Amino acid sequence: MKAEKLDNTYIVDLQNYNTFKKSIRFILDDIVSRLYDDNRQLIRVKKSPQSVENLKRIIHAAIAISNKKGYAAMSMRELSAVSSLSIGALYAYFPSKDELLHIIQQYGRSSVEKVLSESLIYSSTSKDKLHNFIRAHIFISEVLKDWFYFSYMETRYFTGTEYNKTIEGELLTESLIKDIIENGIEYNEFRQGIQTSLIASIAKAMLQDWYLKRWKYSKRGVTPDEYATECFQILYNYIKI
Amino acid sequence: MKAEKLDNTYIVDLQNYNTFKKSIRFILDDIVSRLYDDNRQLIRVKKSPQSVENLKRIIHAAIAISNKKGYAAMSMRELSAVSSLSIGALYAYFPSKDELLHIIQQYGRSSVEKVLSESLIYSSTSKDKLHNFIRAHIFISEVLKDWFYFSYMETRYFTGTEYNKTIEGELLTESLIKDIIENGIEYNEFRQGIQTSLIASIAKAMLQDWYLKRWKYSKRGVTPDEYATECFQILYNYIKI
DNA sequence: GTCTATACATAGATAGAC
DNA sequence: GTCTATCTATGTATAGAC
Repeated sequence: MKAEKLDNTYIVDLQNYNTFKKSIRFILDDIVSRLYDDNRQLIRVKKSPQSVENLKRIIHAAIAISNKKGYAAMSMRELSAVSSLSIGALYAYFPSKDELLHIIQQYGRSSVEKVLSESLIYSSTSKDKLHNFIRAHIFISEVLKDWFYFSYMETRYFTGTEYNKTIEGELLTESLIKDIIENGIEYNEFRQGIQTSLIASIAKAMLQDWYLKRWKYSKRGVTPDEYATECFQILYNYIKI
Repeated sequence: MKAEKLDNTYIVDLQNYNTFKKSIRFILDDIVSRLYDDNRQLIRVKKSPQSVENLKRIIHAAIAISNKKGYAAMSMRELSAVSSLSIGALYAYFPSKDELLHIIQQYGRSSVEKVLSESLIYSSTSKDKLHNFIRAHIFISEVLKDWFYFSYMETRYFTGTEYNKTIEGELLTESLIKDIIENGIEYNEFRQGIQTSLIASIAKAMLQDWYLKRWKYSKRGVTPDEYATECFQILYNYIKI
């Protein structure tokens, strides 16, 4: 199954990581373009292929620098150097460093929402649903590993709405896993007596370790497909009848 | 078993979290005192009950502030206010902000080493060893939750030796778990065909979630004993014969 | 041993030339 | 639309009084 346009929206392919990676590229470009539209009242430069490209470069440069030294410690001088735009030009794409953060978070959140919600649609059994959801999470966090790491590490500095939205996202992922397991119990696919909250929480910890310790898994040559399967097996082994 | 003095060194009690908490208090005081001695060439104030107490207050204040806004963003003015010592006085306890970081890391590392190494001594079977190790880790990370969180979140900003030591500590914990499992396989206590590296890695992710998501488990009323048992059960269920 | 006042560097953001 | 030069605030660290 290749990425195909359906009802004016792309669908993601979860067969294996390579097919996923191909199917997601168009979706991500689409998301940056929409990001530009959603923030047109903040961006002084008018939309063009060039300026959308610039915004993308700014976002990725900001994430890369922040992952080394933290967002607070990233100076505009450095962002200017890495993104190849002057400080003055940068401020034409966002009004303040705080607003740039919002744009970065919107970019990641939209992408993740899209993939995770689609992962739940096409499975029939709870076993499949769980496996697909785990795969979807590992795969999108592999493609967007820099953003996932960024968001995880910077959340504690966020304030107000931005903080709440990130925590909401965290808890949503967890409750989606919990729902899959509770549905499975209800339909006699999984055993009784499971502490569903705790298992969902631990499942999420496994998913997060993938992008938090990227260097480790990369060094050991573990593939996204292997890691997803192993996580699924450990969990399934514990909850199966 | 209460904390008792043996060969001039305390031993830790892993029966349950409450007994552990009592047995660890003296050990931690001991460690701060030794920390003072080990850094006497950096500390201009001469050792006294008062100055050791001040050092302890500085360390805990620095960790508390950093956990809210990050170590880099913590100003000396703020550390001065929270620790109730003037900026000038602070610099009598450490020569620079960088050196203070080393002192904080030494404090945590010594404590963790002490507890984890002792946890391995008094068990006979691999099953017990695994359960004891998990308990030890959850218990010490509960007592020192602020330091664990601090160390985890700040590691990426560390440089040189400090960075290497922290990563070494990470990998040591993981390889201790791996060793326990591999020993269990060798003595036919656990089944064949386990990917020991991956399981050890996932086990560690579970242990870390306890202090990384402290607010969540606290809000849900999960006790350290419960969490330790659940982690052990999930793992044991997967590796048992 | 601890204090206050200050030196010096670097941050985010803006003004005005082109 | 993008540049360079500069304003103002805040950071770490130190000097010298007590």
